[in-house]
Amino acid sequence: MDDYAAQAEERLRAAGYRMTRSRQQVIAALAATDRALSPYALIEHLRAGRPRTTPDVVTVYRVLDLLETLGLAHRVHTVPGWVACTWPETDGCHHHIICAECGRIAEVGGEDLAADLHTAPAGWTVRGHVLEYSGTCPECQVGGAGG
Amino acid sequence: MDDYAAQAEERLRAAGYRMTRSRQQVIAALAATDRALSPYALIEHLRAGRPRTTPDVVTVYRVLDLLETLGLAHRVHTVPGWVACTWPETDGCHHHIICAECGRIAEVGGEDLAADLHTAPAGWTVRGHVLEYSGTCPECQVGGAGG
DNA sequence: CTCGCTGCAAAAAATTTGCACATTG
DNA sequence: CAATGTGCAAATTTTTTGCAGCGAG
Repeated sequence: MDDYAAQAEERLRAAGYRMTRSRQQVIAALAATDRALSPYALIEHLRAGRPRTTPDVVTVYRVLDLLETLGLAHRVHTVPGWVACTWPETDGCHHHIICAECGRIAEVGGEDLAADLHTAPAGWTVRGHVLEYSGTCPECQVGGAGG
Repeated sequence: MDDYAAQAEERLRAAGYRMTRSRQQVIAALAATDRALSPYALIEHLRAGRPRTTPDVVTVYRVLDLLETLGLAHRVHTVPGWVACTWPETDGCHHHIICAECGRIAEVGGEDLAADLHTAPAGWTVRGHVLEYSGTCPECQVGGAGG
């Protein structure tokens, strides 16, 4: 997944952001795991590699925020944390399947699984899911106020 | 939605729990709104009714936890908070659609919407969604350890 | 009357904000 | 050099825990 780091850097620069040590580290950490990482967990993960320095939690929050905005990372809720986006180039839907045992996460692309919420990717077993739509309610369709 | 309160009480008792003032209040608050309520927001909501007393936040957390366990409430993530479960009797899937403008939430039952993630309930417009599956990964299928 | 439930105090965890200083391009 | 980005301090918010006393059944 060195691919990811390269693509992330490209996107970052394309959007006018600078490539800094902190950002590289966060990107590297996300690329190196298939579990959800909280900011603290991410730093812990980085420390294992004994780098000269590790970014501050605040910075990690800010970088994750940026990566999310750029479509390079997703926040997951079933298990709290962030994961690298496997298909940043895809603007469409990104679904995740999270192992209840070990926390491993796989990204399920596009409309896959949409047709049958109980069909899992090869090798996985689906037990349940969380599905939340965001949209506009009838009330807010018209005026826009919404009370 | 007095229906909800009645059903909630029944379920609570059936499961061997006591019906207390705090629980009644939390249930009433959930029944009275179609937005996600955080524990603090829920108490705020209750205060508007000028009751003699309002439950402590800790208690609200505990009650929400219990209601979730009993299938009487759902936690939502797109907007942080809890909502009453519209169909407690349904053991199956519960999906939510949340208005990005006003926060209004509607529950979408069963497998509805599953076939086409872009089809909305009457009057609603869908913009995006969060879909997370929980399950078991290939690694954890066998041994069960999962590393 | 008994055990479950609640409130209070307090700690722990998660997230946000402001500002002076360091760094990238 | 001029933004842009970072660290540090600190405040805020959210969630969890322990325990003594209250109240539902």
